[in-house]
Parts: sequence; structure tokens; C-alpha cells
Amino acid sequence: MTMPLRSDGDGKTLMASVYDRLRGDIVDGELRPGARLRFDELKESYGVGLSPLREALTRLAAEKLVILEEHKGFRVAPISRSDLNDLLFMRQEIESLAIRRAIERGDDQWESAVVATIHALGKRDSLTEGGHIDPEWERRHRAFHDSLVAACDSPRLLLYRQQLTDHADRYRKLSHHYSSSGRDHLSEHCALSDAVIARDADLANQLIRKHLLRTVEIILSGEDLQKTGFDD
Amino acid sequence: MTMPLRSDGDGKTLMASVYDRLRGDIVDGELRPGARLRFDELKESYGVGLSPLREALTRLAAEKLVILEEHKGFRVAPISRSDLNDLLFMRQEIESLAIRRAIERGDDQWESAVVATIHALGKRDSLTEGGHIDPEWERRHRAFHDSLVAACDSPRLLLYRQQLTDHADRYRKLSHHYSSSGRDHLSEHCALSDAVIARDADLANQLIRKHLLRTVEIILSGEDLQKTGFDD
DNA sequence: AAGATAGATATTTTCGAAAATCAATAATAA
DNA sequence: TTATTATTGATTTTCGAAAATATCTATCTT
Repeated sequence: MTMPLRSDGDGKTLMASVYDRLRGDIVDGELRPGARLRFDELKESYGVGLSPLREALTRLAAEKLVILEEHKGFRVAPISRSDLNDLLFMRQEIESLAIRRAIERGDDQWESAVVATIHALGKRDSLTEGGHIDPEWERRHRAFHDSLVAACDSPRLLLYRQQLTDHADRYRKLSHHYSSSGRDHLSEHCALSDAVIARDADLANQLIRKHLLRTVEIILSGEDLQKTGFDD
Repeated sequence: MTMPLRSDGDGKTLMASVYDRLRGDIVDGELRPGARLRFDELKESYGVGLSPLREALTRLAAEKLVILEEHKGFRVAPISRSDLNDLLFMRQEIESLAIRRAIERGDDQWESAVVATIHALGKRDSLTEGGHIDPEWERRHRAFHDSLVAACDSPRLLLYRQQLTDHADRYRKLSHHYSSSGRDHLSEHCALSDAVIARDADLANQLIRKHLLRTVEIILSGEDLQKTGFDD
């Protein structure tokens, strides 16, 4: 038995690793919407060759986080009001569907996990003293929403949900305005978890739709993306 | 003006072209479920180099038509009863959602197109004299279902629908049994188009779900995949 | 004989260079 | 001047070879 214990970094191919980093940088808004992605620059900044870069970008293009124009190269997917509205629509449908299915199939252990994650979420303030989103809160926030659908057993539904969440996270992080909206996350999340634990699918459905809508409303009301951010 | 009139084959990159061919061969069942995809063989049969092949396979992997095991290579996605059931579930949700939205937004021109495609579909028998699915019928069948959702304006919904349709087509074509089931397609399709044109979303919803379920029932009842086809 | 170890082979993954395509500029003609 | 055509430079796309990893077979040990 001579396994080097997977200190990460290896076992993974370069393509998988650069895919993760690129996706992270796009979702974090580090790579701006619409920005051209030249291979010379990417080779420089990510320290890998053409092959893994092209494959990673091809994969991201399939998820629509980047777009490929043939013979012209890759760009970070632009953002627009119409795209954000489409994203909202799909998220409302997919997320409520996943929650409904989780409520149908979830067992006691699943319920307990929901209780545990909402508790952990409540123990942490969403903003740091500097007024920015707290990374630890963000992790717990994601863990909470993931726990709601953890009992959903459809691989395809969970895959689509994951992809849509990535897109939504990007919009939220690009909206600097979002963190200063004074939104009362906790009451929304508590209502949601209560409905889920009470196995009230219709109420949970209604609450998650409102929750997602509220996020988009805040993003659209902000000044920052209003000016030059959107493509439409 | 010196455009060579796009005789196809060019303008498209090699990667895009080999992607189309690979996807077609997988959906047609030419490349068997679970089959290993070795680069030496693929280079031989498709006549292209490594780079476009890897990119095409990466894209197909993102759509789950092939799977990538790191350092072990690509394989055609296996088929299984559980996957087929998951596919059915998602198709029922996505397809009915798309139809509902099309009914909400479609105009007279959209209605006319539905009438035109159901008419064209009815003029053609689904089976050839040899007892196989007629390719021309298959084109019209797809055109009919596409026309139902043509007025759906959500890019994401249509993208997911397209991907799910590819997967479903593969299962159907792998089921040799399917063509000898003596299914009465036309009455199902007519009922569906009637409901859509009457703008009865609930009825259309019910009919499309039944339509998709029936397809899976036929596939699962067949002997051919029963024996060694499925992974579970 | 069963299991582990090491070497050889097959295959994937990655890099660097060549070919093809696009974009921008300069030169030419109406 | 305006539009069209070459020419140059930048960039993507593709190929072929090298490096890394896995798989198979034979050998050795218990």
C-alpha cells in the first residue's frame, strides 16, 4: 500500500485543475463578462499549455460560462438583463422541482441535516465588518441550500441545478451593490427550512421562488451593473 | 464578394465537425454504450488529429453522452434502467414546461406551423417496408415536436430540452424492438397538437407526459436491451 | 497456488511548433 | 474621397512527438 494520500493537486489532470480555476475566476467575477480569453495570456497566468486550456474552455463553453466564436476565440459569457431573467425562470422551476422531490424522498437523516445546516447558517453573520459577504457565511449558505435538495435522487436534475447555481452566483458576486442591500436572509431561510421540514412542498415551492426572485430584484436595482455592466 | 457559398465542411472547425459526427454515431448507436474510445482508433476512423478529438469528446462528456475517467480515457456513456427512468422524469418536466410556455407566448404563426408539421407527419408512415423507422418520418417527427415548443422563448429551457432529446433518441434507436411495437403514433400526436392549438396547457401537459412514458415502456418491454444491454 | 513485485507495453495527457484563419493597415483604383 | 485589394501581424486551430500514467505479463516470494 503506497498511496501518497492524495494531497490534491495530483491524481487530477491539468485540464481538470485549470477547469476548476477558470470556473472559479469567472464565477468570482475576476474574469470580467465579455472579456476575451487569449491563449498566450492564459498560458502565462495559469501556467499550463494549450491542450488543457482548450479542453477546460470547451467544457466551460458547454456550460455557457464562456462562449466560443469559431476562429475568433473564447470570451467570458456576457451578462444581460434578459439572460438574468431567463436564469431566474429556470432556477425557479428547477430548484422548486428539486425541493419537491427531496421532500417526497427525504428520510429522518436528511431532515436532521437540514436542521443542522440552517443552525450553522444562523450562527454566522452574512457580512464582515468591512461590509462584504463573509466567505464562511457563503459556504454555509451554499451548504444550506444544498442540504434542502440532498434527498433529491435525480442526477440530471441536480446537475442542471448545479450549473444554474454557478451562473446565479456569478451575477450575485458581480453585483457589488448586493452586499449593501440589508437583506434579511435569515428569516427567509428559516421560513424555507420550516416549510421543508414540515414537508409542505407547495409552501416551500412558493418560498423558494420568492427567495430567488428577491435576489434578482436586488441585483437589478443596483447601480453598479446598471451603468455599463449589462449587454442590454 | 468572394464567399464560396458555404458548401459546408468548411467555416466549421474540425472540432465542430468531428463533434457532430461523434454525437451522431453515439445517438445512432453506431458507437455502442460503454465502448471505449481509443484515440488511435478514432484518429483512424474520423481522420483527424488528437486536438479536435479531445475537444469534441470533452464537449460530449459535458453533455453526458460520453464519460471521462481520468488517465483511463473516454467511453460511450453506458445505458441503464435507472438512467432511462431519470431521463424520463426530466423529459416529462422539461418538455411539459416548454410546451406550457409556448402555449402562453405563441402567436398565430406558431399555431400555423404546428398545424403544418402535424399534417406533414400524418402524410408519412413511420415504418418502411422493411419494418424499420423511416428516416424521413423521423425528421418530420422531430420537426413536429420542435414546432410545439418553438414559441418557448427560454434559451436555457430549449438547450436542456435538446440535450435530453439526444439522450432519449439514443435509447429509442438502441431498442430495435421499438420499431416492431405497432404503436399508433398518429393518434397520440394528433391529440397532442389539438390540445396545444386549443391552448389547453393542462391537457397538453398530461398528453406529453403519457407520450414520453409510453416510449419508455416500450423500450423497457423489449427483449433486445433486456439481455445484455443495460448496466443494471 | 495465491499474492505481491517489477518490467514491458499500451494509452492518455501535455507540450511546442506548424498551418490556417482572422484583423488591421497600407496601397491602389474608381 | 471612397471603396477595393494586398500585405502584414496577431491569434486560433491543428498536428506530431515527448512525458506521464495505467495496464498487462512474467517473475518472485510466502
